[in-house]
Amino acid sequence: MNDLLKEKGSNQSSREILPKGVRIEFPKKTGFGDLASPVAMHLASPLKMAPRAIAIELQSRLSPLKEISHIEVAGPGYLNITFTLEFVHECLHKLLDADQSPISPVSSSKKILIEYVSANPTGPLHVGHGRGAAYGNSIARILKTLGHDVTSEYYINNAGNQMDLLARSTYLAWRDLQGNLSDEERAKILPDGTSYQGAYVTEIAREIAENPSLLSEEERKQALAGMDHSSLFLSRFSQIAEDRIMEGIRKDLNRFGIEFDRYFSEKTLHAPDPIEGQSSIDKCLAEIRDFSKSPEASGLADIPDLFEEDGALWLRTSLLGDDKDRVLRKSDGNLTYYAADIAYHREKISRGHDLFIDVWGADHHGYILRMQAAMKTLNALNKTDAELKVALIQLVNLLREGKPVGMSKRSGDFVTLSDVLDEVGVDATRFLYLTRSHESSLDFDLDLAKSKSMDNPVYYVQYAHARVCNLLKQAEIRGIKVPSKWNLQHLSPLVGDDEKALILLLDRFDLVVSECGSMMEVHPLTDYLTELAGHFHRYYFHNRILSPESGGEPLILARLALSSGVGRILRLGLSLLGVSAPESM
RNA sequence: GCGCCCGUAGCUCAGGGGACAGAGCAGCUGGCUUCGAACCAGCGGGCCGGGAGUUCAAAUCUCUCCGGGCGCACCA
Repeated sequence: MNDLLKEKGSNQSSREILPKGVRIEFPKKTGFGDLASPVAMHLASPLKMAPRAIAIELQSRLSPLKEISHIEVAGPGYLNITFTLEFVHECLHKLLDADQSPISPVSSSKKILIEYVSANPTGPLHVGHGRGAAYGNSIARILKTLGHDVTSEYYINNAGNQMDLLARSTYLAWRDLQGNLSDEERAKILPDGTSYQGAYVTEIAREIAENPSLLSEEERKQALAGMDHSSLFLSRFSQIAEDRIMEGIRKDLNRFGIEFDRYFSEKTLHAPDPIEGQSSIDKCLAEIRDFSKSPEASGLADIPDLFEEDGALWLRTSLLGDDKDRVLRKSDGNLTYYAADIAYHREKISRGHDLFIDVWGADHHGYILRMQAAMKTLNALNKTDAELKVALIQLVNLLREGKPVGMSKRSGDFVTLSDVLDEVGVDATRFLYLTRSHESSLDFDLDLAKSKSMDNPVYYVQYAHARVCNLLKQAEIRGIKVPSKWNLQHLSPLVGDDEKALILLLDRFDLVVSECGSMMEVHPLTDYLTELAGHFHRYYFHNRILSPESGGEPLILARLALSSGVGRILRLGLSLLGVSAPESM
């Protein structure tokens, strides 16, 4: 439908005037036609004509189209277009064709790598991670159905201080299990006194204590001897804790309907190559250094280069508007997290993607610019043109009885994703996360989600789907033969205004999904499905589908056709959200 | 102090130049002898944070002020 308008609109030799194309609206109120456009108003000034005169001109040119039953010029110059029933029936007919996807693929498919969740393996996933998980996964599903080549990945931050702290916390818990630990020894294990205190730490410690095969004889001896002697055993504790925690994270994700194509370990970036002896990060930094010095690079203006100052290694990110340049290797010789991240993106580029989508928590806001800057350098030296889009997921405010719940992982006072799934359920949790734009913070009230779960919009949508399934089942029970393939004749009894509106709403699905893809937002789809479910509930209530007052079997069949069209779109839409479409509830 | 996001119905939020500003929840009223009432019909509720500007047209764009969130390390 939009194509149709666009084609005709551009015949007005006004393509330059309307660079964004013809604006189309779906009127909210009845009486403004099926489609409305304020084009005439937009053309008024450049054409130096009165809006209404232009509208009338457009009206006369568009009305001969066979798809259009009539066009009205309304208000200051609106074009209100009404479609013919035949055209509307054709739309539905297409939607019912099982061989054809209701979603039209994008014109140019991209090779996309989406990285999301990527929670540190220092504890179970909490509600904040859940939001990023639901968002990233749905975006991935949407982009995939739009015809992109999508790979999903989880980056495991298993190197650095956080992991060291986890290892020490686990070790401390393990020592506590062995009994009488002096304060002095305690202070040696955790010099600044902070530690991870969640129950999962004690559990891991207990497992280590109870399962002799986890530690070698030598490691156990050293560990019992304490920190003074050698703390090499800490890396064992670290590894065991990471394994257990990642196992739990995978389980949670799996339960949440999420599988990654790949888990990428940060450690592998630090590990020296067995042959060359250099780690990926070292190699990447050397590459950038060489490139920065090359004559090729000196010709390029705004590519951040690598330089040394005050004994540290820097990337000149200020070239691209960053407040200051950023350190890659500290003067004490240690690498920063930034360096590892650059090496990671370097690795991603080598896999030949056009677009990277990184889904990060809102607290990484300040990190975007420097990552974009690094991408520029990496692209220049690899002669690639990969784009990085960062989706910042705003905070989830977890509430209980309307009061905020603390979520500090170290104090152990936080609610895990799996707790929420137990309480609220997978479908409701996913849907709830996706009802809001990821750019605004979300209040997640546990008691509300629990106690009012039957009022949750997800059930409203799922119930509409269950109703469709039930109708088809009932039809079968009543001996009504539902054709496996629908033709236009079947649909011709659909003449009611509500039926026409419902079909046009179904037809909009395609547009909504493609909008979600280009905007990188999921909530338009959630909204749409709620609206569609509402339309169907109303239609169902006001029309006896299997026993109409008149019209007989042809009308029954036509209405069943429409209902199964609704069912198909609901099912497809829900699957994009990762929410189930039950046949009965 | 600087940067980003946000301020719309009692609450949580859509709408991001166009026709009388929408939805869900909460509140009130009504509807099950029918293919499922997890539903439907109706009512009330708004200086779209304040002010100024751009425009034929501003909740939407610009500026400014006020209020809230987040970020600004040789941390991860």
